[in-house]
Amino acid sequence: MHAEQPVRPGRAKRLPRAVRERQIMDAAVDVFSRLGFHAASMDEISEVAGISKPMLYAYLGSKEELFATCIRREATRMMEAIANGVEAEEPPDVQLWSGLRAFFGFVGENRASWQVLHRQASSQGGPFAEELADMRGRAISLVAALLVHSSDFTNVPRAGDKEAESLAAALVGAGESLADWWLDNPEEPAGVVAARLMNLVWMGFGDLVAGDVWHPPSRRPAPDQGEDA
Amino acid sequence: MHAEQPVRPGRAKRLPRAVRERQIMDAAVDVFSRLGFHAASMDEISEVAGISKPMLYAYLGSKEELFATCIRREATRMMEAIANGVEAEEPPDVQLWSGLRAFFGFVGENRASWQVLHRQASSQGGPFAEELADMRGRAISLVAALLVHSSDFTNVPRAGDKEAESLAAALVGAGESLADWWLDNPEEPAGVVAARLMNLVWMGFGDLVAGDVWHPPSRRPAPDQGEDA
DNA sequence: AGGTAAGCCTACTGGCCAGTAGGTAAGGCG
DNA sequence: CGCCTTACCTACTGGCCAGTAGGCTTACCT
Repeated sequence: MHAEQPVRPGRAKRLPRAVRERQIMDAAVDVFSRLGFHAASMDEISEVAGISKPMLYAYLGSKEELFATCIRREATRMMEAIANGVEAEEPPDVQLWSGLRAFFGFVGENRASWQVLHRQASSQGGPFAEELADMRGRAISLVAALLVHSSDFTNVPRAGDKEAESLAAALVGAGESLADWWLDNPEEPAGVVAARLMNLVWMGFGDLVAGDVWHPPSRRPAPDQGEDA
Repeated sequence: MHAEQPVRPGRAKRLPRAVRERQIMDAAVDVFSRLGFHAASMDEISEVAGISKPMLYAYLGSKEELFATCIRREATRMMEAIANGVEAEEPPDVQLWSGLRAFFGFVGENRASWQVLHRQASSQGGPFAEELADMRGRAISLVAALLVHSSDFTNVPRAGDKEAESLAAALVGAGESLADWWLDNPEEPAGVVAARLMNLVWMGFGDLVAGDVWHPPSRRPAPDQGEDA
């Protein structure tokens, strides 16, 4: 992102609507993530976006609509990033591992998005929470399905839906919390953090303190960016 | 015609300061938990508390001070509940188990407190987040210490501080998330939910899908309420 | 009883901010 | 070249709400 015209001439350069909308959304995500929904003002968003307030209203509607749109956009981006990262044909543990890597990779490269999604959206009572809870619910369902599927691999009586769902909720929460912790301790690469969570949820403390760790089946390194654990 | 007891006589009965302060705090926790910090208005809190707004300011100071005080009070209550529940002389797994039971027990009986602590406090940028993050940090440190201590039980090289801390963050997050899930699916008793998380973090999915579960060493039932898993 | 202080109130101010009215430039196209 | 559509602006309004000024009332104490 390189510099704009350094001065604010009072009038912004004329741009097609789609481009402006993108700029505005980027500014909105930035401001919302820093200040939270209520403390963020439309004036500040418009200033960061480099345009005037009426443009905001003309393009994105009310403050609530704007926020909801931000959530939807960032949530979609994240879900897509994870979906792209998951290796769906692999056994359950590898699926989980690849999903975790994708998740932490996304968070690491999109901190503002993560702030908006995790901190802000969940705490506002409006339609946002719904929007967000919905996506979070889909993530949980996905993990729950993975868990149920895992137990099908074995001869164990298959876990109840409630049981799987609650475990999935715990896992998703662990991921969220660990992502937050990571933002405060960013010195470690995404892969290390992801591996740690993988070990926790797959092996459990009981095995970990006994020295047993999980590791991915050794194969050729992943095709895209190679973070090592 | 002598006066009945109308609901709001316009003037509240005279009460000693300490009692009023308690009432106000209870009302504040209630309103903050339902509406969040910003959407809650001092007018509504004073109405719920059954007194007028200037009393709020006279006793508890500004809105921010009031909120911070709420957080501190509820956080302290929760930490005490957990500290009382933990069986400190037992082996690590039993300590964790008793802590989890105490935690879910508290959440189940203090939903408003939990809402204020978990949802509201963390999302406001002010001194609250600090207050709350501080307590959360202490909880994480506690768990981290427990983990480090666990590995001392074995001959495994002891886990690094960072490693233990991040795992503790994940565990705390899992607990928080599961507590939220539980609020939406309240039909199960606290003990069952706690046991599920215990199994997840101690055994791991790997063992669980293979049919191995953790269970508490069978001893006399716990002295207080006996929830069975 | 009378003093006094603690508890309580009604009714206002002032600032902040979402949202709008009404007008100006700039690219496109006949 | 003039017209129109689209992008863009300055400058206001109106409501909500934190916080306050100033006054009333009841319990307790001597």
